[in-house]
Amino acid sequence: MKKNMVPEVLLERVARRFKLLSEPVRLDLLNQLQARGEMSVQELVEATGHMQANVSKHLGLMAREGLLARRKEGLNVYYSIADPTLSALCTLVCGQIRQEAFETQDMMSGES
Amino acid sequence: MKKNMVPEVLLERVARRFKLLSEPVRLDLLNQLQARGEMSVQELVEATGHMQANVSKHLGLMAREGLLARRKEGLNVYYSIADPTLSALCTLVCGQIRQEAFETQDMMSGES
DNA sequence: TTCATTTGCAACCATGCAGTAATATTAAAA
DNA sequence: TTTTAATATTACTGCATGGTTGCAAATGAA
Repeated sequence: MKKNMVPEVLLERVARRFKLLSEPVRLDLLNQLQARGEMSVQELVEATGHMQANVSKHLGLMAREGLLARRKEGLNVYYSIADPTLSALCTLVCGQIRQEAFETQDMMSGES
Repeated sequence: MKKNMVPEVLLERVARRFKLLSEPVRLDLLNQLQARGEMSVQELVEATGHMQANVSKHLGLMAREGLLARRKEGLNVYYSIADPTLSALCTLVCGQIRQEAFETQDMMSGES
C-alpha cells in the first residue's frame, strides 16, 4: 500500500528545482551572482568563460523557473538571484561533500 | 577574467549530488525512508508502487553515491538514509515551492 | 535436489538536454 | 539610415539516463 503519500505534483516540482541545480555551468553562474550581486550577461560570460549563447540559455531557464530575476536596461540584461534559499542549499551540499571528502582523505580546496 | 573561482571538480560534485535529487521516483523513495527508517527493497516497492527493477536501480545508485546505506540480511537488502543533510535539503526546497505556490495562488497540499 | 522469493544486472528504447553555430532581435551610436 | 553591441532564439548533434523486459544470482524452504 502507498503510505506517507506526497502529491505527485509536489514531487515533480521539487525534482525540477533540484534539476536546475544539477549543472556545473548553472552553479558557476549562481556562484558569481551570489558573490557579486546583479550582473549582465556579458559580465557573466567574461567571469565564467562560457559561451554567450550557452550562458544566455541557462540564465533564461533559471529566470523562467523563478531562481533568477531579470532586468533590462538599454542593451544590457541584468540577472540577480531571486530564490532566497539558494545559498543555503549550496552551502549544505558543499559542506556535506567536503565532509565526505575529509572522511575519505580526498581533500579539496576553494570556496562555495 | 575568471573571478570567484570554484574548483571545477567541486562544481561537478555538487551538481551530481543535486542531480541525484532531481528524480521524482528517487525523492519518493527518500521520503519513505525518511518517514519509516530502514526498509527492504520489497517494502519500498509496495510502499511506492514502482517496478522492482526500477526501485532497485535507483536505490543502488543512491547507495553508490553515498546517499543511502545498504545492509544485506538473508534474502532481503535493507536501505537507509546515510546523508544527514537530505531532510534539510528537501525541507528547504519544499518550503520555497510552497511559498511560491502561495504567492501565485496556486495552492498545494500534502507533507514533505 | 527442486522450487520460490528477493534482488541485481544487462540490453534495449525513448526522451531530455547541454553545447554549439548561425541567425534574429533589440537598442544604442555614428 | 547604417553600423555596432548585447542578448535571445533556432536548429542541430551527441550523450546521458529513466523505464522496461528478461534473466541471472543468491538465499532459504520443501
